[in-house]
Amino acid sequence: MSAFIGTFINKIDTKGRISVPAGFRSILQTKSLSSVTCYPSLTGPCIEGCGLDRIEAMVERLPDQLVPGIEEDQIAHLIFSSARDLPFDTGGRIVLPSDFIKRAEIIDYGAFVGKGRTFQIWNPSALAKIQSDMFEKAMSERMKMISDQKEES
Amino acid sequence: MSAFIGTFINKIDTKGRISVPAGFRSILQTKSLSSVTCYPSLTGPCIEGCGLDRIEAMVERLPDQLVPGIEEDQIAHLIFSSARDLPFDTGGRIVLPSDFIKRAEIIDYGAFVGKGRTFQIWNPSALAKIQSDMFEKAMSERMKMISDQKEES
DNA sequence: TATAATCCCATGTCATACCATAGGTGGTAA
DNA sequence: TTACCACCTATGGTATGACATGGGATTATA
Repeated sequence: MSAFIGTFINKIDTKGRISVPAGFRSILQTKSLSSVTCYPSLTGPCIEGCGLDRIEAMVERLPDQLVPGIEEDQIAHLIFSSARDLPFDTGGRIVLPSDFIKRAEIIDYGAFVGKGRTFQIWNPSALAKIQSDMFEKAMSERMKMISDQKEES
Repeated sequence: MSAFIGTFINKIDTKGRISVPAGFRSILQTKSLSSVTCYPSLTGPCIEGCGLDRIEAMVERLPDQLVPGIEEDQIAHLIFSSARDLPFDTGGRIVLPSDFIKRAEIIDYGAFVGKGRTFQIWNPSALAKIQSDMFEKAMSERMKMISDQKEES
């Protein structure tokens, strides 16, 4: 198994085309996939991406995906109905549907963000913002842990 | 199992290339890996390094769900988005991404520091500083322990 | 027929795969 | 002991190719 890792910023042209990072592409190609399956994220202003195989696996495992307070089939419906399978062109690009672009507030560059089993596509500046927020949060939690340790001793 | 131990200082050329110490390389090669997986450290100005197997193990540990929890999502983001898989060239070098070099404040030499299961790459002078700080701290704590023991008797 | 979507080809830049060299290390034989 | 040789590691340079990106042609659609 190999994972989606790293962040790569590519340009979106006037037709909505964007190159999928070569590394991401080769992961999908080793699974004999020649497309990316995308859907608008439910957790932030970005586009979720993965292989079609993952979507199919999700369908099978659906009963396990209970989220407190929300009907599982509502979430499933939201995701499966909005998901699109986007084939690579000969240059390894996909065409992002315009409604996906709007939802993610992407202008002329898209940032592919590896997240292990999946990846996301962000507006680069929106990504930079949430990343610095996360980083600071991680750092402050770390500082808290250190000071807690001192108090113990 | 063999561990990453020792410190080795190698040169970084204008392309960002640096030789991975032969010993570190052979550890990875016994696992059939021909690359190093790196990411900026969350604990200091350095680059973390390990085998891709370690990253993939982290992926396996995280649950795969349609809508991830906030906690898991942030972990995935912090680790996977910044990680890069860097393949060896025929001479056993890797190319360090420029943003990694900046974050670790590395200029023209990198110090590989073995840390057992993983290793780090430091600016040699920054490494020397934190190492002497650590040493002094360990020594002063030891002196404190000794004087505490005397008071007891 | 006009407009949009998809496919195919073309190009420039940059990364990397490969080759070459130099310095260090250990081993062997004179 | 010393001189020589073989090997390994680190490092420098070069050239090929891959990748990202742009544009045009062809097909579908309204």
